[in-house]
Amino acid sequence: MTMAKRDTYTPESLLAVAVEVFNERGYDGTSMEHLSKAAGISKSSIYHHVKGKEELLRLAISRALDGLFAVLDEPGAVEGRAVDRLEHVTRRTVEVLMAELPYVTLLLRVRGNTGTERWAMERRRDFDHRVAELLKEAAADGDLRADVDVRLATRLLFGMINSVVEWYRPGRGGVTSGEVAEAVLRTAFAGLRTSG
Amino acid sequence: MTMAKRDTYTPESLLAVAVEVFNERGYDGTSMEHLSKAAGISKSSIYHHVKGKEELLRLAISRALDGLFAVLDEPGAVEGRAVDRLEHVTRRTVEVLMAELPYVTLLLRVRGNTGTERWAMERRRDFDHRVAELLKEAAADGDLRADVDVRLATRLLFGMINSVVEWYRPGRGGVTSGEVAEAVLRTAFAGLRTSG
DNA sequence: GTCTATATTACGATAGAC
DNA sequence: GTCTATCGTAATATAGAC
Repeated sequence: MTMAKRDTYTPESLLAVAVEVFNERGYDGTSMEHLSKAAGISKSSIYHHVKGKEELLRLAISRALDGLFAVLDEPGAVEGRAVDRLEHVTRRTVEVLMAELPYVTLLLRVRGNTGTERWAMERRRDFDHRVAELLKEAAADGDLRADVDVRLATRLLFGMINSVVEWYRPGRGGVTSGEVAEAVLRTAFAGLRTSG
Repeated sequence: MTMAKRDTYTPESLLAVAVEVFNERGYDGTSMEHLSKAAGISKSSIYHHVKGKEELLRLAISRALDGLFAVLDEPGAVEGRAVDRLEHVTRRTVEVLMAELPYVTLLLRVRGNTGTERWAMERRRDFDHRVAELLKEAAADGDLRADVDVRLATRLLFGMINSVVEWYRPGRGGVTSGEVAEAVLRTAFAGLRTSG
C-alpha cells in the first residue's frame, strides 16, 4: 500500500486515476469535473497532460488491446495442435484481463458513440475472430465435440472470460489469476473437448 | 414486419423506442434529443408521457426484473433436487433474457450513477444470490464436482448467461432461445455435474 | 397530444495569470 | 504545472399556445 508519489502527474499516472473513474461511472457518465475531483487537480490542469477526455479513453484502450494481442504472438499460441493453442490463448487472455483489469474493463464496455470507441470495437472484433479461428481449427481436427456449434461456443467462451471484469477485484477474495484461468478452462473445455 | 400503429404514443410504446436507443448509445450517452429523434416527436412531447429520462429507465428495468424473478417461482424452480432446480432456473433465465432482450440488456449495463440504477443493481444482486443458493444446495447434495468453487462457478455461469445479450439478435442467425439455453446448459454443466 | 420557445444548469475546452 | 475565470454548446426540463 505505498501511496508514494503525488507530486505531479504524468499522462500515465493521470490515466490510472481516470480509468478508475470511467469504470465506476461509465465513460459517458464521467465529466471532466469528476476526473478533476478524483485526481485532486483542477479541470484545466488535466488539459496540460492530455488533449481531452477522449484521449484518456484512447490511451486506456490501447493498453488493453496491446496486452491482449500480445497473447496471440506467444509461442504457445502459434505452435502445436489447435486445441492446445486455444487453451493457451484462453488461459493467457484471462491472465492478461486480470493483470490489466481496469483497462480491459473499459475496453469491454465501450458503446461506439465516438470515433475512438468505434475503433476499439473493431480491434476487439479482430481479436475475437482470431480466437474463433482457433476454435474452428480445433473442431476440424476433431478435438471438439461434434454437436457443439463453433460460433456459439466462441461466444459463450468469451462470455465466461469477459465476465471476470464484473466481479474480480485484486487484493480481496484471494483467488489468483491462474486459479481463475484454470476454473474457466475446466468449466468451458469439459463441455467442449471430445476427451476429458 | 407490421409497422402498425404510430398514431400516438403510450408510455409502453414509447418505452420500447427509448430502450432501443439506451442500449445502442448507453443510458448516459442518450439525451432527450436522441430519444425525440428516434420517436419522431419533440422533446417536450416525451414529458407528456413520462416524468423524464430516469422514469423510462425505471420502467424498462422493472420489466426485466419482473421476468427474471418470476422464474424463481415456477414449479420447476421450487420442486425436486437442487441440481435439477438449478438447471431449470438456468434454462428459463436464458429464455427470459432472450424474450425480454432489450430490457434485460439495459438492466445488466447500469452503472449506479442514479438512485434508480442503484436500486436495479441491488435487485439484480438479490436474484444472483437466489441462484447461488441453489448451487450451494446442489453442491451439498453431492451433485456438483467437489473441486469446483461454488462462488466462482456461480459467477462463470452468470457470465455465460448474461453474455447472450452481447450477441443475440432476434430474427437473424436463426438460433432459438431454447437452443441457446441448451448450449449454455451443456457447456456449463458438463464441467460442473458429478455425473454426465 | 404535440408543438415552439425558453429557463437553467452542466459540460468540454480554452485564455491567461502565477 | 497548476490555478481562476470564462466561452460556447448541449443537457434536462418547463411554459404556454394550438
